[in-house]
Amino acid sequence: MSRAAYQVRPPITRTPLRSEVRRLLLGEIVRGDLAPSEGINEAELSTRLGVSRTPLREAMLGLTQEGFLTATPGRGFSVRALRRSDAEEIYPILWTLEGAALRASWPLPPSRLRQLDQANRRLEAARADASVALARDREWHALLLAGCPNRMLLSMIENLKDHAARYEEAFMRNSGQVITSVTQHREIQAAIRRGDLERALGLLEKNWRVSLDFLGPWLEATTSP
Amino acid sequence: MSRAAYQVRPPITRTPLRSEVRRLLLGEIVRGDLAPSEGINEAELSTRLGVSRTPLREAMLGLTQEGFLTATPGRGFSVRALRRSDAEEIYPILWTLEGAALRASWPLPPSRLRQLDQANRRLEAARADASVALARDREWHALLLAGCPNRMLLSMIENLKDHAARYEEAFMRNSGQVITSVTQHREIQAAIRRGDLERALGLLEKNWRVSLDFLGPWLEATTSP
DNA sequence: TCGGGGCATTTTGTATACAAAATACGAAAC
DNA sequence: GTTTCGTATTTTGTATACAAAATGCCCCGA
Repeated sequence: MSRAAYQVRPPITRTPLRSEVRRLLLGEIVRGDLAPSEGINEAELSTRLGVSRTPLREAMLGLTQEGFLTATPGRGFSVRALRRSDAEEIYPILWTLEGAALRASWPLPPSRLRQLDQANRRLEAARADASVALARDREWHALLLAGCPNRMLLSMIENLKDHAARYEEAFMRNSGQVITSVTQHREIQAAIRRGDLERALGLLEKNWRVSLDFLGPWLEATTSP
Repeated sequence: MSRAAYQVRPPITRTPLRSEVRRLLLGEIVRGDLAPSEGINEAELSTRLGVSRTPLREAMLGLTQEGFLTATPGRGFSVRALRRSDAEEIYPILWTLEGAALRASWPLPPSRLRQLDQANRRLEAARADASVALARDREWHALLLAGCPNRMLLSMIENLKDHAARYEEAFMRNSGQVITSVTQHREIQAAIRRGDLERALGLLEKNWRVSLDFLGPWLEATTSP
């Protein structure tokens, strides 16, 4: 048989344990199930997850590199605390990169505008449940950048959005408030429809800045720096 | 003794093996000593480095996450090939983020301008040796962003510069050409001195774009996509 | 009552062990 | 001569073992 037929795609997907563990842990961190309280006990967590310490540590080292955990030599890992100073670093990077990605996606095809509008309606419908709303909001943003050819840029943005999601999830859970972006999304869509990239970029930045403006005072009040 | 006295700083720095291994490997990758040819043999490399496979794998997983290595499940690690398509993703992110960092450092203190000028003279003096020139160039850029308060942004930029350094190191070694930025740095300094941020940002982007314009055709000629 | 020092225990960081999958190799079939 | 199948070997992914460091605890002394 010709070699090319095999090169198409590895038929079965072998998923390393570390990836699964990573997914689980990141979910727990973002949802706040794994709190920044005390240090993580590796033996305990590994038995809870049903794996050995090796893939667990691999996953945690990865999450440390991405800033979700902190590692102190000799003292192990702990969930990174939510800090106003960190949020004030994350969000500007996020709007800068998302702006760059939108620029790289320009001009958006008309079909994309229809998809965005649909996604925004789904977001509007989900306003009641904060977690669902967050997921829908994220879908809208993903759609916005769907045409961006820069894969590395997109993956960096996804990572930053995981951070943002952690902050917003905690804020909504803790304060009961829901940050809603439906109107802002509409404005952004309108700017895109008019072909006004610069205006869309400004509104996009503003959209993130609103979230940060909610977070700042709340973080100031509840946590350390 | 009061607890506060200890909290100042852990007096001795405990460095995990994985960090040391990471440093060594990254150096070898950037300098091209570890080529993208074939897969990496863990047992072999671990004995060469004098550590066990555990910290070696930890280091390699980290470098994989950063994009310096690729990991294929069941088949281990290999140095990521130099690709034009990758360079065309990396550089735009780099100039976008460095621009954002410069904006966040604005306005630069007059002392910074003097330091930049000195650094640029050191770069000019080192034009002969490509590797030294690259290091000096990097020092100039680091100085440019020295006032940026966004630590996460700076660390992302450093990571991207490691990637850029790998590409430029390979280009210079392979083609014999040296990409020189002395004149462009002077122009950027002049714009800063005039207080013209937007002009400085444009020149900064152009500075990186020149490197990419050297790399593109060379990568097209020598490697795969 | 509070603080300090020494010992027991826990926990981490690294090394090693082991099973399963991937690769290499060779013989047999065509 | 080429290809295909089966087996031996290597290599990876994960589990476990072990040493050193960190933590907790208890007793003692002030």
